[in-house]
This record gives sequence, structure tokens and C-alpha cells, in this order.
Amino acid sequence: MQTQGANHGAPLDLVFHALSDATRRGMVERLSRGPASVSELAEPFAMSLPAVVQHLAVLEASGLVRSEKVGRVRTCRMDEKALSAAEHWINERKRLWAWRLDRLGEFLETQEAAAKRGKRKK
Amino acid sequence: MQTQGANHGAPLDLVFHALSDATRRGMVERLSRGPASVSELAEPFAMSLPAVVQHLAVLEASGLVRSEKVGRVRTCRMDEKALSAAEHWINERKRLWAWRLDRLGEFLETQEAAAKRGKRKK
DNA sequence: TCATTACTTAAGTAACGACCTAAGTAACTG
DNA sequence: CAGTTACTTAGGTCGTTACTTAAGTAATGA
Repeated sequence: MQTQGANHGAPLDLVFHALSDATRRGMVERLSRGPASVSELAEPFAMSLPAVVQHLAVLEASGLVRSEKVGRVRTCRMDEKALSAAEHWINERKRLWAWRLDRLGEFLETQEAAAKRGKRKK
Repeated sequence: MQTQGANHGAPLDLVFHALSDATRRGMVERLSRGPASVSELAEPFAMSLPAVVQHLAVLEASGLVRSEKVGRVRTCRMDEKALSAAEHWINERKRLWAWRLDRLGEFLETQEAAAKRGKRKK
């Protein structure tokens, strides 16, 4: 229950993989401003619709995006939970790293103090 | 100067791609506890050394890890700057999304209030 | 100096990813 | 009911990724 947390079936692999492509990040950027149809999502990109839909599938598989079809229009929206999962992993690494540096700092200070005392003593 | 920020040559593509593999995330986890040699890094994984070194190369290309060789030992350490860049992108998306939801909430409240006034008026 | 250790280089393979075009289908529109 | 719109499906290409084994090289310890 540490690395696997509350993922409804979308491990970090999929989230980070989804975010590793500029087109997909662009789509997430668009969706963070509000829902959009597939063609609206596709519009800024110089690629075929099927390619866009494939990117969309990757985003959905990762849990970053959900979509539903009404009539002939599929509306996509962001789901920030997957984003939070990724953020959380990153933060844990940064936290541990910072903690370690702090401890190292403490240790060095102690050493320094000890060295000073040693000098005086001698 | 927006998406390219203060990356010394490692765009988000590389960072997210590096993090999309469980082995590499494991290596970052290990390194967030402190520096390690290549063989130390390789130890928990059931794969050949060259494979581990390839993963390491991906991590270095992304800026997540730096390493230097002294004698015959290469020592690897985490560099949290790349991690921060990824975190920053994620946070910006979350921020925009939350902001939008707030605005939407406000709008709905206004509508509701307007509806009530309308009712009374009628 | 000779064996070990700690990587490094090279070369190959099988699977995957990011596209494409062409040909659907299903829902509106006139 | 014919045409347009908004996707969807199918199939193919080509580059990349995640490994592998085999054969280096360069530092070090006995």
C-alpha cells in the first residue's frame, strides 16, 4: 500500500508514459482549461484524427482523461486524480532526498564541532 | 521561455519518459536515499548489468541523475532539479483545473441566485 | 604480474509506439 | 433520404526501447 496507493487500475508507468509525449501534454493542457470534443482537441495539432484518438486512448488508459460520447460527439475531460498520483510519487522522492541532505548537514556540523574541540584540546 | 524554462538541455519528454519505467523509478528511489555505485544500483534487479547501465543512461539524459567515475567505480546521485521541473508542470495543470472549477462554481451560484430572484419576481 | 572487479562496448532481437491512409458507421441537417 | 459531420476501425510502416550475450578495458588487490 505504498507505491500502489489508490489507483483504480492505472499504475504510474501509464501516467508517466502518457505525459512523456508533447502532443499528449498539450492535450492535457487544453483539457485543464475545460472539457473538449475530440475534434477540438485535435485542432492545434498537425496530425491525422486517428493519431489524435490514439493519443487520447493512451491518456484514458493512464486515467489522466475520461470521456463520454453523446450523440456523435465524444467529450473529454481531465481527471486530476492520476496527476496527483504522479505528483505524490515525485514529492516523496524529493522529500526523502531533502531529509537525507539535512541529516548529512547535521552530521557535518557535528564533525566540524568535534574537530574544533579536538583542536582546542590539543 | 515557458515550457523550456531552466532545463540545462533536458525537456520534460525525457524526464517523464525516464520515470515511466518501474526499474528506473526504482533506481531513483534508491538514489533518493543517497548516492550509489552502478553495481549497487543494479543489485535489486533481475537483469544484466548492461541493461541497468542503459537505464542509467536514460536517467542521465533526462537530468534526473548525474554520475562520475573515480577509479573503476561510477558513483550516481539524484539531481532533484529535473524532478522539480516535472512537478512544476503537473502543478500548473492542477492549478488551472482547480481555478476553472472554482469559476464554474461561482457561475453556478450566480445562476442559482438569479433563478431564485426570477422565481420571486414572477 | 596475474586474477578480479567494475564497468563498457558492440551487436542483435522482439515488442512497442507514433504515425499514416483508406474505408467504415452512426448521428445530425437540409 | 441524401449529404455532411464526428468520429471509428483496420492495416501497414518505420523508428525506438528494453532487453540479451559476448567480448572488451582499465583499476586494484594478492
